[in-house]
Amino acid sequence: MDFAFAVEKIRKGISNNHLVIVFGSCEVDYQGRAISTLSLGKRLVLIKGDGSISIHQNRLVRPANYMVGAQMNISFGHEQAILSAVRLKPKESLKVVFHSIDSVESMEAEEPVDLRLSGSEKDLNDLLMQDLSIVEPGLKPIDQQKVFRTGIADIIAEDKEGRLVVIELKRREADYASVTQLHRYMHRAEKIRGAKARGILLAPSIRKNAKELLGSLGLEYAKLDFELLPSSKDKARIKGLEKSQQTIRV
Amino acid sequence: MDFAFAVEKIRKGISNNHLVIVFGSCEVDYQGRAISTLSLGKRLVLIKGDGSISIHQNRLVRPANYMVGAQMNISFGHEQAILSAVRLKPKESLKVVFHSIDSVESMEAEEPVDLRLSGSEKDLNDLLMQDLSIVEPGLKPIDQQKVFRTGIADIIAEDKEGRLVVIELKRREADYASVTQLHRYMHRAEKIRGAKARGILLAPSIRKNAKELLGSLGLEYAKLDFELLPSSKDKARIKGLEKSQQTIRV
DNA sequence: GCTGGGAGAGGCTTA
DNA sequence: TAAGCCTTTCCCAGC
Repeated sequence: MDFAFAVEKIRKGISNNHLVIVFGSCEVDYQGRAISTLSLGKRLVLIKGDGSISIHQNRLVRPANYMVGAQMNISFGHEQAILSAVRLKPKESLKVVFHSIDSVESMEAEEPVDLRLSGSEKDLNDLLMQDLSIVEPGLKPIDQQKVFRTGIADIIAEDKEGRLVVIELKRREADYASVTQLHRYMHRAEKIRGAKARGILLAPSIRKNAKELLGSLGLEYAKLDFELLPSSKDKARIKGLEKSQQTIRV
Repeated sequence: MDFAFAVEKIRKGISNNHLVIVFGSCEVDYQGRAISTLSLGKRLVLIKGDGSISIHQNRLVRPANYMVGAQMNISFGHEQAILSAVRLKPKESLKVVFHSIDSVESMEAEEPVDLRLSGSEKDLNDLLMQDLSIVEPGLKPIDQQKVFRTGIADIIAEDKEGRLVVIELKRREADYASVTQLHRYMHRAEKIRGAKARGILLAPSIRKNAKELLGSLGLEYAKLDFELLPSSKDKARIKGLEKSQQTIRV
């Protein structure tokens, strides 16, 4: 494909905020948060209307190189065409040197952003807030996404003995980070209230080591069994909750 | 574009492990780790030779929908063509219903995987292991990527007083997780050695709250100043290291 | 296969 | 803008 023609098409596509797809032989250099080079090879370059660019190889979902919020520019000579993308904050630059361009497609692809998703943590959170007795009889909701100085607790509640309960919710297996998160919030809640609080981690499963840590910190874990529902009023359903034996806080 | 022709081209591309690019009007349904639906709109579908598929809109680097390691299948009728991708573990399925197909490109894009990257955490780790005196005079390397029961410590060293030093290295701003990681390893090292150990967090910067936590856990922080070098023998250079005042462990 | 953790993480939400 | 954190995180290396 002729560089002059290809470059003109790409340039027009970019200025119209089109979705521009370029397939060709290129080298790629990136400098910014790291430095990387990709030697000559056939690749797909995707330029989007919001200033994001990604270079894809024929493997993996993630691009080999990419950039968001970039200012794009393309020029060419006899031997090559150069697409450069720059960004100021953080300072980054991406240079795609095309040795040949096989095809260019530029298309208008405006559309409403309307991915409907069920099964996010937020969905589960909303469900639980409707009825916390699933977690424990007599548990009353006080707050959700409660902002502490040390982070944001998913759910704050009060148990039937009047103790403050901090709940951390995970839609997938809980790990070390989940446990330390919860611990931070519980610690903070105790400091504010000036009284012992409880911390409960709710997740479909938890890693063995993380559970050990959780126990040693005096936190509780309950297995959360849920199913996803196709986008309707309720996006998920909590099927049940199985508490592991009470851990005693030391 | 005629469905029969388009579908045949896609089918052939998939079976040849080509990089297949389809642009068209489609709806997308995903069921697996979540459930999502994307209503009718113009999108780009990328099918790769390793069984990954992604559906891109004209914004963001990340795809609206995607799947890796999928088995792909495509069929068509009068009104629509359906591309379905399935995966067994975890059980996932992705269905792309095309109402129209504007273009299909299928290209061979085999190439060596050769992204050369400078400035990864590993690069910095290697550099530090060459000369730990940058961190502190008399500091001697003992091990790197040391596997503990509770995780993997970046660097283990011994200071001039013979105390064990656990070092956690971050290539970017350190946060809560960085601190708790280091704390876990230090705690573990002490348990194994039966003696007090030190923990040093090395990072270009650290969040205010994370630094507070670090201090309260008796850990140390040192600001790591480094620059990236274009792929050469050395991939980075450590320009300096600035220790914050010693924190006293309580 | 599971586990731990890095990533140029991206991207969203709230303060 | 910064901080915090969720993500269908993806992806890789070790065991």
